[in-house]
Amino acid sequence: MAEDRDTDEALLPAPSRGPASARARVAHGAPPAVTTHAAPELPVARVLVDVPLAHLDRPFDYLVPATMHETVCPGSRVKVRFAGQDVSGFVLERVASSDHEGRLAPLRRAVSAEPVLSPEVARLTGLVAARYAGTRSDVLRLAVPSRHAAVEKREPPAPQPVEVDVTAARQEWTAYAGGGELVDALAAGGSPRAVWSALPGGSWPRLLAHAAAATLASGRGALLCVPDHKDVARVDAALTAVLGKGRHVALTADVGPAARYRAFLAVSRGTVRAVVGTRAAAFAPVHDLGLVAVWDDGDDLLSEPRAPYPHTREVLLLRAREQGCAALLGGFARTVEAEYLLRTGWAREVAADRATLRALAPVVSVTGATDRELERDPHARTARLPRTAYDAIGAGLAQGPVLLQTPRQGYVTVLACDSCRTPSRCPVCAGPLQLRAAHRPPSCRWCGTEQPHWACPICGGRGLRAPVVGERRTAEELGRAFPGVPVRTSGGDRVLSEVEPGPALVVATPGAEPLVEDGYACVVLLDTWLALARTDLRTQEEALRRWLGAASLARPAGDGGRVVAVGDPALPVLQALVRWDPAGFAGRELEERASAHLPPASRLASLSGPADDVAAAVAGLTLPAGSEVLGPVPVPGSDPPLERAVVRAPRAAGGALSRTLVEMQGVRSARKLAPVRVQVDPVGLG
DNA sequence: ATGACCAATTGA
DNA sequence: CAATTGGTCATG
Repeated sequence: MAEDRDTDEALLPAPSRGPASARARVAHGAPPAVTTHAAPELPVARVLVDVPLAHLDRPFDYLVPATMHETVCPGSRVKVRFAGQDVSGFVLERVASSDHEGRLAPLRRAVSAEPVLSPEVARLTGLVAARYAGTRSDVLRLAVPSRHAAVEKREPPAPQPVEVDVTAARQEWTAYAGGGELVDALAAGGSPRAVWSALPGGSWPRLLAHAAAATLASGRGALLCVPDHKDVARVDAALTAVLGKGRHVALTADVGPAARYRAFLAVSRGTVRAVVGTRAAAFAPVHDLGLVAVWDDGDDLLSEPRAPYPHTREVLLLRAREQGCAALLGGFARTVEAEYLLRTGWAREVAADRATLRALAPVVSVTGATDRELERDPHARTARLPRTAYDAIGAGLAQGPVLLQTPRQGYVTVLACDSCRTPSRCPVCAGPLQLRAAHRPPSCRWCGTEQPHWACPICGGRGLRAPVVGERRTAEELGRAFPGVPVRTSGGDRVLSEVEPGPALVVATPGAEPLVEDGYACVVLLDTWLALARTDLRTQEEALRRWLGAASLARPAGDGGRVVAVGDPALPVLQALVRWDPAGFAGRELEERASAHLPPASRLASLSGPADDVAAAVAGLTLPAGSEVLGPVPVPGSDPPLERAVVRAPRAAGGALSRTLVEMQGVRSARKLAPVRVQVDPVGLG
C-alpha cells in the first residue's frame, strides 16, 4: 500500500466542521509549505497512541489529511505527533467530527492500510486491560505482532473451501457424555460452553481438531490455544488430518517476524478461519469467531509474563462472553477456575463415564518411600526406588518403554533433612536452603542467610542431604540398576518429542515427557513428596496436573499399563491420582479456596515495589465494600528490598477493584511517581 | 514521557 | 528584581 508523506503540523486546517481553511506559512528555514486538505469524508481518526502512561490510556482524535484518506482505516497503523514526540498508534475508527475543543493535529503518517486491529480485538484489548488493571498499549503489544512490510505487500492466497465431516467429528466425541451434543451444537451454529475432562491417551489433539471442524461447518471460525510448541505441532498435525492442507494456521512466536506476520495476516484477512497457537494466539483476529478452546489451562505457560500478565484462559473467556461464542476448556486435570465455571452453571461438563475411563486408564498405585523401606533395599537406596516401583519397572521393560518422571532438573537443587526427609527451610524467611559452595554452611536461596547450626524443626536432625537429583543423574543411576537397557533423558533445554516404542528407560521432567506410539508400559512418578514441598497456593493442583499428564501417556490397564507413584498413599492428592478423579479434587480444592477467600471465589491483586510506593499506592485505593488489605510484607530475596501488599475483594467486586487500581496507576503516572507493579489474580502466590 | 505555565524560593 | 526550582496540568 502507498505510504503517505509527513505532514507539517503548522499547516493545520481548522477542526472538523466544514472544509478546512488552509493557511500557508513559510517559516525561515522550514520546508516549503504545502496546503493540507482534510479527507473528504470522515476526516477525524480516533487513535490509540502507544504511550506507556496510565493516565493517557484513551483514544485521541486526529485530522486525516486528504492524502491519507484511502489508507487510514479502522484498525490501521499510523504515526502521530503526541506531546511533542512522534509515536505510533492504531486507528480505532473514522468519524465525522470530534468532541475535542481545540484544533486537531493531522496524522503524521499512514503506515499501512492493513486493518491489523479488528474492532473485536480492539474491544478485547480494552477489556483485558480493564480486567488486569493494565494499560491498553501494553495489551496491544501482546495482541498485534510487529509489521513486516514485505510480507504485507504480497498477494494473499485465496481461501480454500473447507469440507467437514460432522458425522466423523461427532463419532470421535461420543466417548464423552455430552460430547455428541457439543459437536452438534457447534455444527449448528450454537455456542455451547464446556469443561472437558479428557480421557488418557493421545487422542486429544484430534478431538480439538474435530471441535474446530464442527465449528467451521457452521460457517464460523475456531481458535485453539495450547501451552507450548510441542502441543501446537500436535494439534497442527491433527487439523491438517481433519481439515486438509491450507485450511488452518499455527501462530507461534518462535518462527521469526516474517513467518509470524504472514500467519497473522492469513487470519486477519480471513484466508483461514481455524487457528492453533500458544498464549499470544488468544488475541488472533479470527473472522466470525465461533469457538475458543484452551488445552491444559493449569499450565503456567499460559500465564503471560509481560504486563499486565493476562492468562490465556481469562482472555478467551472474556472473548467468549463478549462475542457470544462457544468455549471449551480441556485437559487431563481440572483447574479450580474450570470447576468454578461448572459450579456457577456457566459451562457444562463433558466427561466420560467411569467404565469408559477404567478401560482407557492405566492401573495407578502409590508406594511409600520411607527410609526404613529404603534401607531394606539396596537398589532403592541408590535409585530412590522402593521395591514395588523397581519391580514395576522391570515388568514394564519386558513389555515396552518405561517413563520416569522426576520433579526437577539439574544435579542438586534443594536440601532436606537427612533423617526425616523434610525439605529444609530457612528459619528467617522459610525459603529453601542450598549449598552454594563446598565448605560453606547451607544458605537460604531467597534471603541468603547462612545457617551454620541448622537443625530440622520436625525431628531435630542435623544432617542435610541433597535428595533431588535431576533427570540426568537419575538416568545414570537407573542405567546402573538396569544394565543393558537404553536410557533416554528429556528435560531442560534438551527435550525429546518422541521415543521409539521398544524397551527403554525414559527419564523426563514434567512437561518434557516424550510421546511414544502405543503408550508406555509403565510410568513411575518419582519423589512426589518433593513436588508437594512447595508452599504455593497451587502446589497440589499443579502436582496432580503434572502426574496426570505423565500417567495419561501410559497404556490402558487392559494392555498392561501401570503407573506407580512414589509417595505417601494417605495423601488426598495421591488418592485422587489413584482414582483418576481430577474433578473431585478440583471440587474440594475450590471449596477450600472459597472458605479461605482465595481466587477464583475472590479476586486478588498484588501490589509490589519499594515500601514507600506500595504504602502510598494502597492508601490511594478506593476499595470496594468487603475487601481487605494483607500486608505489605517484604518480598523475600528482593534486592533492592521490595514490599508486597495483597488486596482481596469479593469476586462480585472484582470489576470495582480493577477500576480503582487503574485510577490509582493513572494518578501516580500523572504525578510522575514510579509505577507500582500490579498483578490481578497472580498465578504463583505463595 | 515532554513541555508549558505558574508560584514560590533563592541570589545579587 | 531576575533567575531558578518545583509543582501542576495537558498532551488531539
